[in-house]
Amino acid sequence: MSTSTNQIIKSLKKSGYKITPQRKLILDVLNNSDHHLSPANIYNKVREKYPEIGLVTVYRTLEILDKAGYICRLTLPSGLAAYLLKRCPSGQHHHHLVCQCCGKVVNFNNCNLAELEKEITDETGFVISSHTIELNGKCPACQ
Amino acid sequence: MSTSTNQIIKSLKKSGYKITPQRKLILDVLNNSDHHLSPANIYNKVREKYPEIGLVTVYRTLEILDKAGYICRLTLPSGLAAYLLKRCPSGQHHHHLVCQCCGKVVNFNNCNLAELEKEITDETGFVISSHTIELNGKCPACQ
DNA sequence: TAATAATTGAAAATCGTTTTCAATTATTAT
DNA sequence: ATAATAATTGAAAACGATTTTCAATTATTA
Ligand SMILES: [Mn+2]
Ligand SMILES: [Mn+2]
Ligand SMILES: [Zn+2]
Ligand SMILES: [Zn+2]
Repeated sequence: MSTSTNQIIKSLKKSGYKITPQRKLILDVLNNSDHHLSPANIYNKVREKYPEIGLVTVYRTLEILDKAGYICRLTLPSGLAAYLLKRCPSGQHHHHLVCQCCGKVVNFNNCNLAELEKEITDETGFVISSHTIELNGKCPACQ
Repeated sequence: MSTSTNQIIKSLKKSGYKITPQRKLILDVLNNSDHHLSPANIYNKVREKYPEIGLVTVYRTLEILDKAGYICRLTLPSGLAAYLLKRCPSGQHHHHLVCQCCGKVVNFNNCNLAELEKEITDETGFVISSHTIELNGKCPACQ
């Protein structure tokens, strides 16, 4: 179990959650991936080491991790969910650069939308409270 | 039936689709809304004038309109689909400014991400082929 | 008007996700 | 260590949006 996984486990315990092998393994799978993973992907990975796990436990754990802010939930264009461990300093927001070919995800946080948001507010009268950006492309390995 | 609806209907006919009252009514509903609408929303609106319509016809028509480029499909954070008639010059891409309160959607197209994309390409080696932005906020009426 | 091929709507199927519930397990207090 | 507890688990059923199937209907064309 990696340091990163361990730290999150400790924080969860402080928040009153029990430490179970299922939760540790789910976190490990997330930690060992630089791709976004669907609940089913995670389920299958965990089953390699812990065949008794139920898919429903994966869903429940992901919900906890998401609410606690340790993972990002993406909604793919198909409408399916996918998750990714957050790896940027907490408090900072970030966005995703996604390889259309292999699914690799890289975070970035220099989004600099302040200027655009001001323009839009001036034009439309909307008060803007948040934004999402997603850049789609091909990673070096896939080019 | 509005001009806008009529034009799209004509284009569809040229592409080999039949003109049916269901398709006309679905287009009218889209044309009369400045909010994104779910398939069920559209179904209910159309039923007011044409109670025999089936929800499945709404899904099928939306798929045609989406593929033909007349409407935008949003995937809401919940994973549900919502649709909106495109109102910007074709060929231009655009993005959405969404009121979190009432759902009103306004398009904008001055997204100016070229600089950011260049930075990211330099940093990561990704070749960027497209992007999405969504600005969330409150419209003047909802503030 | 007749022939045709596309379109329609009801019903069933699909599929990701959520709920229910009884059994199990991690934690805490003894 | 043991017992008491409350949380967690997994199987199964339920759910809800979307898709598929198929026979009947309709718009179009000849
Ligand atoms: Mn992220
Ligand atoms: Mn749009
Ligand atoms: Zn790639
Ligand atoms: Zn509003």
